[in-house]
Amino acid sequence: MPEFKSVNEFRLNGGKYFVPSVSIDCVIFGFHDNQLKVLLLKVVNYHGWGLPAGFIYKEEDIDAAAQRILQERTGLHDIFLQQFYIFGNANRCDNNITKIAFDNLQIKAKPNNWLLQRFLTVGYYALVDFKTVNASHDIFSEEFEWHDIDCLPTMAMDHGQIVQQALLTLRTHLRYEPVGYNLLPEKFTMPELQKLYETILGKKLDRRNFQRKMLSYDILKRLKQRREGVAHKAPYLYSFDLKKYSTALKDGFQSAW
Amino acid sequence: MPEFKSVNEFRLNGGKYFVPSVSIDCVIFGFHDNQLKVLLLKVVNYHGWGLPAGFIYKEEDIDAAAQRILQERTGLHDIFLQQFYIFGNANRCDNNITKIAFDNLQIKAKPNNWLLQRFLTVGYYALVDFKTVNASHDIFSEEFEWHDIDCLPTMAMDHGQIVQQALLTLRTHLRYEPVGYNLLPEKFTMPELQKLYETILGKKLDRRNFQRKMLSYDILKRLKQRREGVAHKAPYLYSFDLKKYSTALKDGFQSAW
DNA sequence: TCAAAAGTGTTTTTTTTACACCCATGT
DNA sequence: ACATGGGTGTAAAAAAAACACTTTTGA
Repeated sequence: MPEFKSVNEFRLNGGKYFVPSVSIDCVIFGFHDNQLKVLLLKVVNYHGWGLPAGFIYKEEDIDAAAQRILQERTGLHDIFLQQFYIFGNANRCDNNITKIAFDNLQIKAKPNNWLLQRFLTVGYYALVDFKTVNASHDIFSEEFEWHDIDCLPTMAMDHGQIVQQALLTLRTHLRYEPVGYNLLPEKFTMPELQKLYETILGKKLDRRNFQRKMLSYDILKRLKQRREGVAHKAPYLYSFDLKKYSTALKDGFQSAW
Repeated sequence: MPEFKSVNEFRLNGGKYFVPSVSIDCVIFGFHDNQLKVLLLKVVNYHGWGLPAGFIYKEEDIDAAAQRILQERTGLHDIFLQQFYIFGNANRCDNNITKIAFDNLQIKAKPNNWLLQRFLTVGYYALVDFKTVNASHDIFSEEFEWHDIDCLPTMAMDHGQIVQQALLTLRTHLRYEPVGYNLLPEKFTMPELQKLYETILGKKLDRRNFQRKMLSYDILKRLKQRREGVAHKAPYLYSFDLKKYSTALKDGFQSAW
């Protein structure tokens, strides 16, 4: 895999290594302080926020490319990652990041520069444990930051729309398959799990019914331990029964909320 | 839009008009004789069956490209069409149709020929009224044919897998949104609608419960007419209340089977 | 001692499932 | 007249929704 010394070298000469005209955009969800968050980055020589993105090597499976891009950005391996949509409007790249960066830097790139073409982008969403992410700068980005899902900054191109679509997809998946293993630390309480569901769905749920339904899925283990040092009554800790969780993920379950 | 005189001219020179490395594959579902069917084509200079496919013009939205491709193939406008997955394994084009055709015809194309590259393909599924389709030959295909969903011929590349994925998607959508308007003629009977559901789901449903649930969605109008000239008791004809149908399609509905 | 969060169980309502009888039609 | 498919309703079971009291703990 080639190494690039600078973002501009990449922008000028990266084209020969990648599948042309297709990018990957990652919506990385994390959960912290009872809030669903998205990892955004500030792009160099550009004024706004964007999604962590990348390209597909010519001999690389797209799922592998998405995993690689995620790993480069978060340091995590084996992330839960799912393709959810391909965005392919003709005009989505009219104000693309590279074009604006070139303008800002007064670089005159050839019009056939690979990054100045119209791109389709494959949207992937990732679920990660907020605390174990070690978001790292790379040559493309100045700054990484978690943003609350319902308080996003203005974003580049159609990235705002991509986040919304990812959230909709996640919300749908929540109904038919287990979610949580990838977003929560190993041990968590039932109220914490509920808060996760509530922020994804964007609505309050009944505490008792939630617990009953969650337990009926038979993917949780209640531990002997309770969460200590908290105000009020100490809640039990749970963890996922990974085997049953995987089965449920594969087979799905029927439900409504 | 350019016109090509022959498939080989297209294969050799078509590249400059299209987004490189991305194709569109269409899984066209129809319903006839109580069977769910898929429209397949036999490709010229190739030994097997494939999905109707096409490419995206450089200035064209992908959804528009899919609509155009469908229209070229079926003669139908405003088809129900939905993107469902992007297939991007690196090796999916190892035995691609063009390569084999070139070999068969002993054409020596340049290795950088646009069609000999690795392609990603965007899968769309379409629901069409079997009877109004007028599948037309074009320069790429020798023969169009409807195939029963559970009796498909050996297919090119990963097209078999693409059909299965489309079917799975349709099966899922069936649970959460109305299906039928696009697959059935304007007037149809409840047993016909049920047969459609049964073939998509691949299982028998209870007649009485099916009717109750279907009516509860409040998207059907029962007509005064009955189907005439059939053996046994004449069933009522129904048609969809298009306004309510559209609303339901947008909002979805919750359900299980 | 009290406010705030957590644990638990019961009742009501809704949805789903299972199931049976009568009706119309062509053979 | 009868076999076949179509129309309809009801009772039982399961799932979801609504709801209240008790326990624990730190402030």
